[in-house]
Amino acid sequence: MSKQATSKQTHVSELLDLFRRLGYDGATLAKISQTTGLGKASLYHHFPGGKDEMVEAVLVALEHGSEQITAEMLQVQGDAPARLRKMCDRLSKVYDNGQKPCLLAALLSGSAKDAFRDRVEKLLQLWIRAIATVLTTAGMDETLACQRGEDGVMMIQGALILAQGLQDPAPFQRVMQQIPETLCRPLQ
Amino acid sequence: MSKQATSKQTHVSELLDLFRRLGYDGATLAKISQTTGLGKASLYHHFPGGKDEMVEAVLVALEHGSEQITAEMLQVQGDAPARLRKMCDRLSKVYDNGQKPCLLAALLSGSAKDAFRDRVEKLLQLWIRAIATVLTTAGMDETLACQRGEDGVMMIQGALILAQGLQDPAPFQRVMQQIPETLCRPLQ
DNA sequence: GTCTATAAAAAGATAGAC
DNA sequence: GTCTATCTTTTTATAGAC
Repeated sequence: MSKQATSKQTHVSELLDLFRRLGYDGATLAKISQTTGLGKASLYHHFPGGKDEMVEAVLVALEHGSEQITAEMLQVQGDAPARLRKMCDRLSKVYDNGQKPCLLAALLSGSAKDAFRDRVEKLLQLWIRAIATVLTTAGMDETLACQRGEDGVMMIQGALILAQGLQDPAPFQRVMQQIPETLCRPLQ
Repeated sequence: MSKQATSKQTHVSELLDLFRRLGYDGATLAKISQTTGLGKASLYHHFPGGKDEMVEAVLVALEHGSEQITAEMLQVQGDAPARLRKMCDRLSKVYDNGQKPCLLAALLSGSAKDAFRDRVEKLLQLWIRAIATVLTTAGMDETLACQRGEDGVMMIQGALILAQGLQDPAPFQRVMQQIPETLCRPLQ
């Protein structure tokens, strides 16, 4: 991989961190410049479309990462709980054990809401379907599996809100522990 | 109640709606002026402290509303599921059946994060304790009841994120239906 | 590819008349 | 209590040198 590509990756990673913490409106060019170490003009060189293009780049990276994790989950040897544990392990890293918020939730607020709504929706559906697939593969009823897919995403998002709001990652960590068996429980 | 007080209430209600949808940074004075029908100067007459004081006023209203709903839940005749159903009924209205986001979640993002962190934390804990109290009163173990309090808040917050992200209130409505019995289930 | 300098627009805030 | 007008600061964006 070229040097430019890796430094671009670094910048996208820094942008992800800013946007997930501050949201679209809170992540000003001044803060972005400070975080990346690039001047404003340099930022526009890399992202001619401004902040919108920066968010796009972050979303592309997020889509790639999500597809990787969901694919990996479906390839894991073992039963459904084992697969979901794999997912939770990966996501715990993504969210730094509950210390970092979710970009998708951050993008649902603010003036950028409408611009990225479709991308956010697609990503949420990707995760719901992935969980549902794990469960139907294990023999669960299709309808219930879809609900459990929603439940899984819901619990993760809610746990992140709780961890941010309480300034305590413990509830997130507990929920991530319980998710595999909770989602696999036969009757609701 | 005086005329000024009711119009103030109306403005606070409009402010709540703006801040929960757009967050602190997205709710600009221009939009606030447009929504309330008040000029910027008039806004500063009512809220000399600017946006911060507006959010404060909204939080005060939210604290009052939360104490009312939680108190009402504890006074309801019936078992724990009945009490939690009462809570869910009230909250479904607050969130317009999943069509409106939560102010607390909105305030966790953006440049205002730190200014209101303590208020948000206190409100989340109020809800967690209220649910836990319902469950311990019904004989549930203290530790489990506290976890279930967290679970309840988590499910509601997650369901709201999901409803906003999927642009579909159905998951929220389903989750609100299931919360009473889910939280009361003896062994997790 | 990065910078300094600068411009243009938007946002926050205030003065003072009515 | 509300307005118009004005001001300051911040934010976004670009031009052009290196």
